[in-house]
Amino acid sequence: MSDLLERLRGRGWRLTSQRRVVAQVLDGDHVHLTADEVHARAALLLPEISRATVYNTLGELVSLGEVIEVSTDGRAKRYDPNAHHPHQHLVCSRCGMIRDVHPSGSPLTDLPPAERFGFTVSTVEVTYRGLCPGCTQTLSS
Amino acid sequence: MSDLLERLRGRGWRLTSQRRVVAQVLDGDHVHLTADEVHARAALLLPEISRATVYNTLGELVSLGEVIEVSTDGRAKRYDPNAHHPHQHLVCSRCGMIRDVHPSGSPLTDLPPAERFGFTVSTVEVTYRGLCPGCTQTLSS
DNA sequence: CTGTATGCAAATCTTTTGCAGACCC
DNA sequence: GGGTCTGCAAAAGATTTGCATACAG
Repeated sequence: MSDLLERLRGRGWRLTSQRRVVAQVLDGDHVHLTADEVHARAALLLPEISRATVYNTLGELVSLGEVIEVSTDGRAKRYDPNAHHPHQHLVCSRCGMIRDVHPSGSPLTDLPPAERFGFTVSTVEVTYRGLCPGCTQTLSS
Repeated sequence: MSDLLERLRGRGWRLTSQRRVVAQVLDGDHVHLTADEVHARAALLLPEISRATVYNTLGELVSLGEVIEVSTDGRAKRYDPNAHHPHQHLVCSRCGMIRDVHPSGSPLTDLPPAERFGFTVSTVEVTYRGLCPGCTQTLSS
């Protein structure tokens, strides 16, 4: 059922009911929830789960590399469990909505060593910002 | 002296002493200050300037396209006045430090219309994340 | 058992807002 | 002079923290 849970189990992650529901809620494609949304959905399955635990768990999943954190400019961060299929994001500057995109063209060139200034680069993110269809319409009417 | 101020004047921007010091503080290359840092430096030149005014002014400069806002993951956003020379950012995941980079092979392919899902795309950002030299050392020692 | 995870509430940090008074054009 | 900009202080979010208790392994 849950790929995410499966992988976590395999990595020896200590499993509690709270962690299980967080993983369940996040599992799937094109899921981009805020911490608060994760908490709300998790609470439907496990009413007593606390926000702090949701934040802790999300932070851990991000550290483990199982979930990607997407900043949406001022608004709350969103969490994307689709960490194992490289993709980029389209972010609406007005409502924060996110869509996954997989530009067919040139895959992201790594930063040449000469340009790294001593940094240890671990990820490259490409974010396309603009207005989603709904917000484009709202603003032009 | 200040290119930024020069351009703003040319655009008919209403000029007050507060706005002047904010523009002065931001002017230059490789400047990536947080709103709070801008406030602190501005306050050295004009002690009574308020945080609210700094936020207002920064927001306006971003709207005008004279300054770029860089998200640094949880930490406070940073403001980059170098908006007229396209470049990308290297961001340290630990301390939030930012460096400008200009990858030679332009990876900046526009998103093909078929991939836009009805979005009106206005900007493309590429962010390289990792650890800066200082943090790399701290963590390995 | 033992160490880690959880819940709660309060704290922190960043940014926004409302409003009366000040000041640029 | 009129409309915009400021400062202040308080509010609003989002996320983190401290600590006693509960629970997985």
